[in-house]
Amino acid sequence: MEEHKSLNFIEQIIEEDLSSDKHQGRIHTRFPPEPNGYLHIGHVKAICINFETALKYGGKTNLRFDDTNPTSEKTEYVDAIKNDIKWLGFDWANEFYASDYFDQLYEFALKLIKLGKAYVDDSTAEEIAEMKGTPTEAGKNSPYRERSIEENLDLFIKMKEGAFEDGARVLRAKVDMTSPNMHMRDPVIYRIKHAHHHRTGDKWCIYPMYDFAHGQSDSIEEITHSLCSLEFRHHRPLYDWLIENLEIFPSRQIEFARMNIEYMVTSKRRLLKLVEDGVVTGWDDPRMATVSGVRRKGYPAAALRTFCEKAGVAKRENLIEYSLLESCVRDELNRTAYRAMVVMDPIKLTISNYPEGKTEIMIAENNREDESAGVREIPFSKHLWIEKEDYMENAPKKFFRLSEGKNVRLKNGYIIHCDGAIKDADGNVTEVLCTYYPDSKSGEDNSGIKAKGTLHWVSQEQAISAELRNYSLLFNDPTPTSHEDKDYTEFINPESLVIKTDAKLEPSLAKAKIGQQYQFMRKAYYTTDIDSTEDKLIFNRTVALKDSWAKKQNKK
RNA sequence: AGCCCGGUGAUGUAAUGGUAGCAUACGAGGAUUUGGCCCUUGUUGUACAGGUUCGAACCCUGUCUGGGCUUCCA
Repeated sequence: MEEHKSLNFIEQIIEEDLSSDKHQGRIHTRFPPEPNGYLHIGHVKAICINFETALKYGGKTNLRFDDTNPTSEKTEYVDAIKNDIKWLGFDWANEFYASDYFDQLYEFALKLIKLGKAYVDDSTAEEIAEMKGTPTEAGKNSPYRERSIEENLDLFIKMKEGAFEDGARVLRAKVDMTSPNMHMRDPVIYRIKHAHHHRTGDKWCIYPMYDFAHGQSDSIEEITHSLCSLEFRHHRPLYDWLIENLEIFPSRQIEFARMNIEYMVTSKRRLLKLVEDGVVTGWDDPRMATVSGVRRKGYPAAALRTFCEKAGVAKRENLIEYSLLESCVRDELNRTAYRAMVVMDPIKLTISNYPEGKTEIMIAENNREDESAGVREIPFSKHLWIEKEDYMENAPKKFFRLSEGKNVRLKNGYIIHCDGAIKDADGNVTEVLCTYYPDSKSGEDNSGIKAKGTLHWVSQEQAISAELRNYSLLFNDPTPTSHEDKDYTEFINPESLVIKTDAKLEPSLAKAKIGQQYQFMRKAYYTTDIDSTEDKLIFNRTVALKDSWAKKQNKK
C-alpha cells in the first residue's frame, strides 16, 4: 500500500524539520533573482526547486528581487522575470524587493556597529583586496579596524548622508581576517554608490552588499529554507554569523548543484554577446537558452517542469543530456499538440486514375492520443504535394515509401501504386506518377491491399504556403564554454537555422494562432512564430520527431 | 594543494548497514494508416586500497580524482 517515495536531500532536511516541529511546520522559500537580465534555463531549475518544494509541503514561496546594485538593475527586467515565472506556471505568495528593506538593513548595520562588529574602512578597493590575503595565506587587519564605535557610527551616518565620494569608504563586518574562509575576512557589507535606483530613486547613496542583504531579507520574510546554488556554500558561515549577531529570524541556507545542460550556454555575458554579435536575433531567439527563447521555440512550460524533476537535485556537478530535455518536450507535445500535414520540401504527385477536378473531403483525427481533440477535414485531389525524400528511384529493400512498383498509404487517404516519375533535362525528378485503389479509402478500406509505408501529403489546389524555421543546436559541441584553448563562439553551428520558404500546408492551418503547437506529421513539432502575419505564416521547429529510418541510414 | 563540496551504468538520479533500482540514451524484437507514440527485451555501474561488521555504495582510515573559494557583483 504505502509507496516509498525517494526524497532528494533538500526534502529530507525539510522532513526532518517537519518532524521536529521546527518553525511549527511552516515551510517558506523564496526565488531571489537580480533584475539585471533575462531568466534562462538554469534559473528554471532554481524556480522549480523553490516553488515545487514549498508546494509539496503546503508552504509558500516569495518572489524577491535582489536589487541591491542600482547600476545594473532595471524595472524592464523585473517585468520580464515576472512574466517568465508566471508562464512557467508558478504563483508567488508575495512580491518583495530587497530595496524594500533598505531602511531596516541600515538599522541592522547601525546595530552591528554598536555591537562593535562592524567598522568603516577608508582603504581603497585595492588595499582591501591586498589585505585580504589569498586562500593559502591569512589576511591582515585593516589599520581602520579598531576605530571606536562612536567614530564608526559618525562615519557611517556621514556615508549615508552623502558626505563621501563613491569608493571613499566602506562598512565592513568585523569577523576574522585569518579565517580560512575568504568570505569571513571582514567582508564589505555597505558601499557608497551615488546612483539612481530603479525603485528607491535617489534616496540612498549607500547600498548593502549581497551578504548583508540576502540573508537579512530572508530573515525579514521569515523564510525557513533558503535554497541556493553551491557557489554560495562559502557564504553560509557569514549568513549564520549575521543572523546570530543581529539576533534575527534564523533562516537556513541550503545549497544544491546548479544544472548544466549539454549544448546550452547560460552565462549572461555570453548570451549578451550572441545577441550583440548578431549570431541570434535577440534574447528570445529560439536558439537561446533563455526562458523567452525556449518558449518561442515552442517548449511547453510543463515539459520544462518535468525536465527539472527528472534531472533531479543533488550536490554533485552535473551535465544533463540534451536528449532528456527533448524527450520531455516530445512527451508533452505528443499528448497535447494537434497533428497536421505539411510538406516541407515539396514535389508533385499526380494520381493518374483520379478524376481531374474532383475534390474529396477526408476526415483526420487531430490527435490520436486524445480523442477529445476531435477531427478536421482535409481536401484530397488528383494533384498533391508530397515530400521529395519520400520518392526514390533506386530504393533499397527496406524503403517503405514511393518507388516504381511500390504501394504506399496516403495518410487519411488512399493507397497508391507508384508508376514512376518524370524527370527534367538534368535528370531531377519533377513529378511522381501513381494510380490509386478506389476501394482503399481511409476508414472504409476493403481493398485487401497492403502498404507498409504511410506518407503525408497536401492537395495542391487548396495548399497554403508558409515559412518553416528549422532550428537545431546553436553549438556543435556539448560543452562549448569548457575549452581552455577555444572560445565558445568557435563552436557556433552555422546550420542552427535552416529556413524552408516553400512549405505546403493543409488548409486548416490557415487559422493557426501565435504560439499554438502542432505536430507536422512524420516530421517535427512546430509552433506558430510571433513574426507571423495575416498573409505570411511562420512556424518554428520545436523538436524533430525521432526518426529511426534516418538513424539507420546514418549508420551505414 | 590552506579551506569547502563532491565522486553509483554513457548521462542524470535513487538505495542512508541487508536483493544496486528508475529515467534518458544505446541495441534487439513486436505492433502500427505518423519509420512518431506504444509494448517486450538486452548491454553497461558503487574511483582505489585497507578496516569495522554475520553483512558496507552507505560507517572509519588513507590514496586517487573532479569542482569551488582572493569583485566596493549577485
